Amino acid sequence: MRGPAMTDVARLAGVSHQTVSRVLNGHPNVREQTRLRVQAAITELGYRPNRAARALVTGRSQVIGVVAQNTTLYGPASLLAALEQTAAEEGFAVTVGSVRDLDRVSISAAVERHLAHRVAGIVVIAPVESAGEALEHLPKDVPLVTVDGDPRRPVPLVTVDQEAGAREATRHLLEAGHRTVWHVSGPADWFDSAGRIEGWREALRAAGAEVPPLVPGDWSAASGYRCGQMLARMPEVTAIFTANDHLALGVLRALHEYGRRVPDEISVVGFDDVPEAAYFIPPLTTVRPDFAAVAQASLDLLLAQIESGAVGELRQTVAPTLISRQSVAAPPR
Amino acid sequence: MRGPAMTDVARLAGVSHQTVSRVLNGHPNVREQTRLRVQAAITELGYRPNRAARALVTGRSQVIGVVAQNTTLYGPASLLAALEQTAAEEGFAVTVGSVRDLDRVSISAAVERHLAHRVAGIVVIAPVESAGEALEHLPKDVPLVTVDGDPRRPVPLVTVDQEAGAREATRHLLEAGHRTVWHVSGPADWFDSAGRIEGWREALRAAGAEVPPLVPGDWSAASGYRCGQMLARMPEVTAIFTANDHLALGVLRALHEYGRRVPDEISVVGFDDVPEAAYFIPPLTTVRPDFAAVAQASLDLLLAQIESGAVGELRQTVAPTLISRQSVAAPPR
DNA sequence: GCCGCCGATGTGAGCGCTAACAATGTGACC
DNA sequence: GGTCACATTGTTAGCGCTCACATCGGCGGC
Repeated sequence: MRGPAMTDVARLAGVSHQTVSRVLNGHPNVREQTRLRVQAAITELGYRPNRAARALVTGRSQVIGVVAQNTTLYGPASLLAALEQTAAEEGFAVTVGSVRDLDRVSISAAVERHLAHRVAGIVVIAPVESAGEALEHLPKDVPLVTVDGDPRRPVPLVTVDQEAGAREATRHLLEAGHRTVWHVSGPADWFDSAGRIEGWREALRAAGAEVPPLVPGDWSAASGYRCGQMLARMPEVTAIFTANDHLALGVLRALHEYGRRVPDEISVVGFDDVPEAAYFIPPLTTVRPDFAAVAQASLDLLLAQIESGAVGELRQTVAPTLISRQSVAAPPR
Repeated sequence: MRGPAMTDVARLAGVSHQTVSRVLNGHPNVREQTRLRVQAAITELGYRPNRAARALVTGRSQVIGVVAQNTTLYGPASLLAALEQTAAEEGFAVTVGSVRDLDRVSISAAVERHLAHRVAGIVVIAPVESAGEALEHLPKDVPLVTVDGDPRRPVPLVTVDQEAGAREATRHLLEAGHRTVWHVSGPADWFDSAGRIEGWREALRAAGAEVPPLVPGDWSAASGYRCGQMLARMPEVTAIFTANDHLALGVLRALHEYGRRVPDEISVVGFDDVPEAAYFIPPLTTVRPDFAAVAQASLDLLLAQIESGAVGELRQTVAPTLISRQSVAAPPR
């Protein structure tokens, strides 16, 4: 019924189970000949080590738990995929604990579930305000890394440099000749939003440009469309920076419906570089975050904690890149 | 260092560890008073059962392994999220084993990794030809469900009814008055593509319409754009059904660049109903698969196998829904 | 030639839990 | 009051592995 265990392999190879364990774990002091014999036995029996048993005795499984809210959005989905990829390369599996709301109770529950499985470490994708508090009330002894979390919390944090990206987007528009840049933002409680708003403001201020009122959206194309309908009717608007590409899509459609041509009359820049952004009408200039780099940095931080046992308190930011396409031009004169 | 174990709880509650186990597993024959005492002890110590130990003795962990290729695409990402959600409701965690290619070696390796963790069951999202073979060479004794897999393989399978969706899309265009419908397909080796092509052909044949040559794409907006450039120059083309929404986006952009107006001159229907499809120019009529239903059906099938121990051989299809928006109109006369 | 050392292997214990069975206690019933 | 059934609890073994330590040769040094 059950598959073969270590002792079965040992018996077949004519060694003790401990030697099998040594071979499996790459322990140095094993004679080459013995190693081969053991490996042959493993293959012959189709033996597969039982990770649960190992986790039981070592107290850690080779699994990393990820807590995330909405893994359908492009950003989180990409991040999760990158995380999984990177973890696999380091020999770790990933379990996802998605959560309906990012409040204290939900996050704690998700973390508890991971802890019950004795995960080696936890990555929390916690881009909203409400998550912050929860993170401070977590057990201190488990390796933890936050992604896109609250920069003010004393927790290891890896994040895309939202402000730099937003600054670059805004500056790009200013350099094209626009007097100022309007911003359609993400939801108010997301740190991503806050950082992008901040970067946008900074760039405007640094250029001595007027700071127009913020136009608040919620990441969705639907809200971008609504904001766009408003902006389309304002003749003074010549440049719009949206907090993500889907907002930009909605804005583009609204502008199109109002007959405002992009980029001739109005320039638009997005954020995320979703794969289809190059096929918007017109192709969207946008800011591309490096999810692979974020995943790598997160895992490095986590593995460092796992190995040292110490709880680090580092933060790393990953700079995004401006991808220039056809949705930006000089303002009409 | 290590957290409290069952014996610690038992000692504090003044019972044996076995009684604690009974309380934890909801065993009936425990006196109410004892149960309360145990629960109090659990809370006081912050005890958290060790799933690894349980998995060791029962031979199964309460974890479901998912094998998937590209969890960044909208479809797989949605499916994964739905699967995770549904599993959580049933008390299962989900670990992802993503895989670079869906060939036999990669799939076997991913399955092996899951098996090493003694997962209770495995869901393989295997929408391409190359995956099929691998699935037959898997260990027979592990509960397994395929999603979007090969309909001809003798493996439990849950899938979106691609043909029905494609038929409906095509019929919708024919009913709008078009003489025939062109199809921009997905990659040749995907079952999703094959099913949608088949449904499209069927609907045309059923209506006695001419079947135009297939225009092959690869899911991406980029390839949709290329196909669109071709179709835009063919005056006889008045209706296009694309195998997904991103292809449609590319097609729309190409048509736009060639000055072909949608839907006045050409109608377009997509597949997937990505959240932003309603904000394409014009809003896209498309076919919405019910990922939640697919996830639910997959899990039901899997849990049935887990509980019965028998390997079922069922298949279930989930019907998608046509979402009508503004990209379809009567052909020009 | 004896000692000590080191590389290679084996032995035993125990991680935290569940399953099977044993051992109580409790009440119903004759 | 004795017996039986049943509810409740305890005892023991062992899942498959790693860790700490014991053992056993062989080899160099004096």
